[in-house]
Amino acid sequence: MVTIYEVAAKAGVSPATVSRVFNGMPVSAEKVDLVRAASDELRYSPNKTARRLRNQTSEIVALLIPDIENPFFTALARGVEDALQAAGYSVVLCNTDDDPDKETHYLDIANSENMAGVILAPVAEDGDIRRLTDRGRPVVAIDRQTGLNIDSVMVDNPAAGIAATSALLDAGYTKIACIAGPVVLEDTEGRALGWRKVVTQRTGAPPLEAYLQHANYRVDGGRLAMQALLALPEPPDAVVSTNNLMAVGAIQVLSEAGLVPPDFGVAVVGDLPFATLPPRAITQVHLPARHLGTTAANMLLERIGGDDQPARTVVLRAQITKSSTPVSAR
Amino acid sequence: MVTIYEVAAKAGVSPATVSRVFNGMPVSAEKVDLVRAASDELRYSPNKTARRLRNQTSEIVALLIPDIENPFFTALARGVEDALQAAGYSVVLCNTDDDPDKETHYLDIANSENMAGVILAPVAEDGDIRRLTDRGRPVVAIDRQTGLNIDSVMVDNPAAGIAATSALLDAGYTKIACIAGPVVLEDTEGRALGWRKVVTQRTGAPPLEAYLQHANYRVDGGRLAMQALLALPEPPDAVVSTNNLMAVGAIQVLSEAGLVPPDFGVAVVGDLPFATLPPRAITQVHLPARHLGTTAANMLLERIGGDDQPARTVVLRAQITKSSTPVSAR
DNA sequence: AGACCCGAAGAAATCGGTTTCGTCAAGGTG
DNA sequence: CACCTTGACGAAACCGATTTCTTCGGGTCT
Repeated sequence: MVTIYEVAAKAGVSPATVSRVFNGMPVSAEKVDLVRAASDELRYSPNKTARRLRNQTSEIVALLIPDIENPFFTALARGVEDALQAAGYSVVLCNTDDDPDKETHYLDIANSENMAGVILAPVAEDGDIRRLTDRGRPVVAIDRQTGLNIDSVMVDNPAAGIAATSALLDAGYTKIACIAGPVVLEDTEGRALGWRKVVTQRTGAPPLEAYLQHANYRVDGGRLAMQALLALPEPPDAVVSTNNLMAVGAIQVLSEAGLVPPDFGVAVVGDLPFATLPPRAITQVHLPARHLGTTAANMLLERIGGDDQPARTVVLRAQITKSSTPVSAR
Repeated sequence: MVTIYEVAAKAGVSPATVSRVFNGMPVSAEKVDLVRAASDELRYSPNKTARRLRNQTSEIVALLIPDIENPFFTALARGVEDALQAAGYSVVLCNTDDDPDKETHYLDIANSENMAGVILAPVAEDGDIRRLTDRGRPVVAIDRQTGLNIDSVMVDNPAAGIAATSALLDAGYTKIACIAGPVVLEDTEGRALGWRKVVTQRTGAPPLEAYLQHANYRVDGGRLAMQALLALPEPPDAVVSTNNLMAVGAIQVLSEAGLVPPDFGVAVVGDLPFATLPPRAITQVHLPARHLGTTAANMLLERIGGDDQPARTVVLRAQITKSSTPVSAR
């Protein structure tokens, strides 16, 4: 590992001068040439660890998401990465698995690694985010709220739930169920709230309690929930899934039962990026996953740049594709 | 940021002793208690950057993959992460986008960040991997070969291609096309080679040249390739896709054309984790993505531990699900 | 010409751990 | 009792960059 001292020796200058050359501080043209020549010859590249120790910061940002195998979060991650990459930062991706302990663990790492900032989809209400913010490290919450007063980027969840449910009602379905996430997580609650509200308003009565199923956010959760719905004495004729993977599970169960959409109405809050069904069979309320990521990244960059205006919350709207075939047309 | 000096002062010992306590070196029980008490009270956590500068290494491993939005690589990443996490290491995920420049960039970062090792699906034949290995940093190749003499974990690609193609022939399809990846990448070539070999052997004649389509590895590539195949004067009645995402694109085009599998035979090397079709409609040759990851991670850990036996290549077999409905049964 | 100022550049301190080296006391041996 | 070994532990060097402090040379102003 070639150090700044070796470059300095070869160029016949002091290490300080070499450092100045690399950081754009004023150095005479003559010495700049000497240093450049020496460092090229030795293939010098600065040791980031040493620089970080001295500067107390690095060009690395941590991104904490619950599940890297969920396409929603990978799209979001791409957005974050693209924006930060362009600004010269690197991104470290961390899976929290919706586990508060893992979240704490990674926040500790971000702290002790002197990372420039953190973007996270919070699990715990008030994790150990304070540890970061107390040291002046910016933190941006994404997709989910925290109890803290920090920047955040959200989706308008009730509106998304309303849009998904309305589309099914418009298409002529009458008995609309909902597969929502774990009770503890608030974002899916917002979507389920939208569902309940629309059903109540437009049918004149609140939905059956059994029509609201709680599941984990994964494919198997969707499967179990859909099976439970189909086993009801009065099964629904359509379902709203509050996330993408649960919808996949639900559709799998429906296909296996011979109820291929649109014979059974399906609307999903989120995208099915690898869906192999004809696109018009299912109503998707597209979530701006990538945009969520770029927005959060840019907010973080502003904070890293020293911006200290009061905390902001940006709410992005989901965009509906109204494509369910109306019942009458079947 | 509370440092080791503050802890030492509070405990009434030297910084060296505090360090020894945290690293399990022999220290009298009495002082251990003092140090523990002091560090708990101050909520001390060691500064990893300083430690890394001194030790010239860190508990961080870089994982370079082409595309984080491809479920194959996310599953692989989970495997890597699970294995390394258990050993106390953290994983940094990097997207190369199959771009040699990005690969080089991230390898440089791994180098200047003093990371403990690198696992990568190589893009370039000989990237700048040498820079790492020359410094004694272990590197493990995954899914794709390099020209270098380093540990690697591969899939038996020709066998996977053979299995996929054979399953379609067994099911009664006769005109079998193949959608392969970009010409430059060797793994998909292995799979396409398997396809060509089986078709030639079992039909007595090599496949039409036009039945081999090259595409990028993504959904849109699969779409374009499938469209080209359907537009042929003599279109095929089945297709082998050498990766998962291209298969999704192909199936989408088929559905749109009214040719839902198994009316048109589809076999894919790889998994369709979020498929919404009935599972038996498509032949999947399952790739052990996660296992690939854990295997690579464990090999890397051995190398980090100082193992210096000659470079190994582990070849994992794909596992076929024979599930295409025979033509006769339709 | 002398006082003053400014920019360039070297010496040295600094970031926060780890580790070598040296000291000192306790315990064991001849 | 003198000598040697052993183990705990503090002082200080060290990792490699950045930055403050200081010095020095060459203008400019009066």
